[in-house]
Amino acid sequence: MDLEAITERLRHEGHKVTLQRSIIIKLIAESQEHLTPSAIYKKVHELSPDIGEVTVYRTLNILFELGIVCSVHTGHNTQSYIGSPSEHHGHLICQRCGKVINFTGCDLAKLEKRLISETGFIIKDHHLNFYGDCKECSRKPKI
Amino acid sequence: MDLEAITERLRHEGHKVTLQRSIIIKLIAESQEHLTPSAIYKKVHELSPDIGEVTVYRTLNILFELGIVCSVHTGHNTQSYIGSPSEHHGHLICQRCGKVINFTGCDLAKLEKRLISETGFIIKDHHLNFYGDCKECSRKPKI
DNA sequence: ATGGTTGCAAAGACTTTGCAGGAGG
DNA sequence: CCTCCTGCAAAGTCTTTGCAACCAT
Repeated sequence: MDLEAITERLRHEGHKVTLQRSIIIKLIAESQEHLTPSAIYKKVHELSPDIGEVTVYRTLNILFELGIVCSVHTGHNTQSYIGSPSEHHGHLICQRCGKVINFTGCDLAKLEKRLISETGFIIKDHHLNFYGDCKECSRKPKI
Repeated sequence: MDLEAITERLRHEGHKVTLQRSIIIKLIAESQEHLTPSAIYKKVHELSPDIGEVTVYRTLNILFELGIVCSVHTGHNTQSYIGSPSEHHGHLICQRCGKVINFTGCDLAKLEKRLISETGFIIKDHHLNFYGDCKECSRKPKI
């Protein structure tokens, strides 16, 4: 989703498109990795020192509710956000350093079919997260 | 892993097996669901009011480092813990009424194998949620 | 105009740390 | 006995909320 579409979406849902929101959205849209709220704040604050951290949180909550960003809990008591990519993806999360790797191509069609016939659910979406130790962390000795 | 093995493991790693730890470990081992630290504290506190919440956190950190429990972020801003080698299960979550149905038998072995070879991750756990409308809700008219 | 937004400060929620007394091996 | 453990209180993070001024529409 490009910037135009996102801002249009915001307006359509009754939210105002402020300068602060534009800056935050641009940053997320142009970034390929998961960012924590405080990481977003730091970058945004460099570009425009008047933006407060509270505004970052509030903007992220709105974007999340609209499905414009997706959130992932990484194991360090914080969430990370990334712009929702067109292709559906899952996450590989390192429980030791909090790094998140995206992957695509999780073929759940068979399982989905089984669950639909067993439960009568209409399945619209799924979240698949794997947890473990990343390559680098698994080399380090356990604390 | 049974209680005996866990306490033996603790001792072997240089940790002491205190009454408090035994109670916490027993609770987790006997529970099939993911529990938040505060949920564990509440239950443990009923059994033995002298145990403090701090001890729950400290015990969970030790158990996690030893791989005796897995941590997963389920809810909002909190971790949940569950005994490690439990059967993996996923959730079917109705976005309209909030009902949750558990399921087992998500065969992700192939995908897991692919991810391990591609990323070098040591995968310890996964969390799979499907979102949609349950049978009952899908019959009702949309709001 | 007017109703959502912003930044600040403060509160709230969750988790960790410092310390003195206490229990396990 | 020595060391690690506990509970309390306090501090540390991360996130949300109340409020008066502000700005997009």
